[in-house]
Amino acid sequence: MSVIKKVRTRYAPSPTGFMHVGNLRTALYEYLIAKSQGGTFVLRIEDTDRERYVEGAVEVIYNTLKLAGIEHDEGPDKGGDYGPYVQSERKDMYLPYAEQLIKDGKAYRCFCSKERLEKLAEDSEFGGYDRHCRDLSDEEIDAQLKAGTPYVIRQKMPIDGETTFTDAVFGEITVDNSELQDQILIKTDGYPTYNFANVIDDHTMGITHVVRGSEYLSSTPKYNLLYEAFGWEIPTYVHLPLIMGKNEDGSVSKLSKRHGSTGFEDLVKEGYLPEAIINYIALLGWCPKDNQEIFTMKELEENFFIEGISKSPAVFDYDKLLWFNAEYIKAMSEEEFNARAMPYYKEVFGDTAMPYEKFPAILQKRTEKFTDIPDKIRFFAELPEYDKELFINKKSKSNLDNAPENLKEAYDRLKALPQWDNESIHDCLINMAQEKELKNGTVMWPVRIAAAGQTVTAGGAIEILDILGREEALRRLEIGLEKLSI
RNA sequence: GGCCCGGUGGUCAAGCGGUUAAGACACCGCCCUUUCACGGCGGUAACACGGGUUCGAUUCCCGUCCGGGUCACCA
Repeated sequence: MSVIKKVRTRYAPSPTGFMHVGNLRTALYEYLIAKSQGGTFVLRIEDTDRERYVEGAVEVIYNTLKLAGIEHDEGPDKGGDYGPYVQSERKDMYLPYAEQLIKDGKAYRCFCSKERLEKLAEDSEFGGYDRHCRDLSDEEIDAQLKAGTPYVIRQKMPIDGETTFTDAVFGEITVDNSELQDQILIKTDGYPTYNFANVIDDHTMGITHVVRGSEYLSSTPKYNLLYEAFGWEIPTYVHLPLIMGKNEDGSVSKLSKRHGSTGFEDLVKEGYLPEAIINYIALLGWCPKDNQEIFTMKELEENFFIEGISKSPAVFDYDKLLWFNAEYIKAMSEEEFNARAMPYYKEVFGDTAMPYEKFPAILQKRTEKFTDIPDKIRFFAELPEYDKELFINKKSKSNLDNAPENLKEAYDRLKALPQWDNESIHDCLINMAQEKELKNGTVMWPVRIAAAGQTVTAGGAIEILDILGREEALRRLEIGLEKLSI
């Protein structure tokens, strides 16, 4: 009986200080592949590029994963049996592997200067390394070493033949070895290149599924050749379709900053909920068996399967994200809604006391993003300037002839109300309409216009009067009457 | 340009040789209604093209076209 290896996936971001949704989606799928099979999800920080290092960038990664609900089992902050989990701390591990390859005749030192390589690139159309140092004699190598010439270590690629590998989503892919360059394994500064460190780390960390964007598809044969050179078992490759962004000219390309808010933090700042973002990107490139749309993280963990991953690139659609966002907002309890909306309430009202408990009823179903709340409630804080033409509405049968008397009567009735609450106001106005044999709208329209000063409002006349409170409500109706009497 | 991958409505997408080619978003219309929204109902809209294979191709093969990715001492 064969032992089934426990699935281990890893998310290996480089700390750039910016968490792109494309990367986040990769992290999500890696997490889900592991969790859907009872596996382990590892976080590894790839910081081999000293020049690109950004202060505090690692914190961004932690925060994003936490906010997104993607929890790693092993990582720099959590420890684990395969540490260290930061590449710069693993620096000394890589060179011995590269030297082993030199000993085995599968890699070599290259002393070519940057100048020579640049010239090479200019001169030849072939553009690539000419393998100048591949067959240096021992004497030449010793001489260079003695002279202290800086060098890189390059892998010897096969000159001919082809390399085939299998990807879990794209199937079998074959590439001519002549396409492959003698890639650099160790840089002049002694640090490994991304490709090399990746292979060493993935293997030494026992990663079973290498999950990454499909932009790595064409370099995968290089990885494979490395695994083979070491005699290591090749992991399962899972390449993900790219997420694309629409360009101004209508074309599409790999989603990037120029497509607008493509960073997780940007989106959150703009009012998108982490859960909604996760839900949306989970479905960008993956489809569940039953076409379910709304998923909790737990449901994703239970339902995710590799075969459901699509091959074709997907365009990031803010409209659909917005829909998810609205769905999540509608599903909240009123308490949660208010808690999250409070900063936006305060933006308009400051410290002024408001009956916030009445807000979810009028706002929750109209809110797609919390950031659009201020504009919806501003009229409560201050009556906008408005024109009396607003009292005209055909469908409600309200016009400049009947609005004055209807508003006046409503005003008188409301003023006489012993109680000022939703129910009293409702009964008062509805009764008036019935008694006078008017459409409800004919009474409600002018009242709401006077109360709000605008035609489109969150909430109807009754709710608005209630929230405004007796004094302010009546004051506004008086202003309306004045406008109509002129 | 070489190589690799992809191509079902505007977008995300089911489909896996025989279907009236699902569903969701967006859009349009109607209903509900105290404006808008929510909700309900309905509608417009797709298999890139050309050859094969087959009794039969959206599904399989080839070519064309289109789109994307990749060709660093960046990750």
